[in-house]
Amino acid sequence: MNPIAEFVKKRRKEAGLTQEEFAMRSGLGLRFVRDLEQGKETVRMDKVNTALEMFGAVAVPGRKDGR
Amino acid sequence: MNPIAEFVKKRRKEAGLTQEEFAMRSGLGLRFVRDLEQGKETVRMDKVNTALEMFGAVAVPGRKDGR
DNA sequence: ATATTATATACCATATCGGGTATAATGTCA
DNA sequence: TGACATTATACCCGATATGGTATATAATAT
Repeated sequence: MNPIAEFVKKRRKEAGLTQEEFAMRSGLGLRFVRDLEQGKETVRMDKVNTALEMFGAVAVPGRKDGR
Repeated sequence: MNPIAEFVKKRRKEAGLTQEEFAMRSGLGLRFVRDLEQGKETVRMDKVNTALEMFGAVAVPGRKDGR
């Protein structure tokens, strides 16, 4: 699983939201939220950032191992 | 400019590569490389990661301010 | 200023993402 | 076990990103 997918899934659950609720609140489509959390590689960056911004984050370059 | 665009541009120049050379080596299209470095938001994450991986990086969730 | 190289912008074609919906699979709890 | 909620997978279709190419602009050097 990629770091962004894990991050979103983890944070969403911590917030006590279902994928559907999260999709609603973020303005993203449910299908996209599912794809994202599933680790789909070909998602669009702007949508990814919309999701991340729900938790005050954005996509940045980082080391593969996350260190 | 977004952090990923800046990162790629900076690293590419440090490596002494033109956009064209970088596109060749990474297998990405020249047009994509240009769009990415220009900060286009709607690029695809898989391509973004292909570019980042040229420098041993991947997209990860990070704070907006980069701290 | 001119020549050369690098980067930016525009157009067209094809591939594919995203939304919506339906269905299947998985998880959770009494 | 069954009932319910949540998540995963599949389909269609409209919108758009990507690649290729050509052209314009910018930067660099002589």
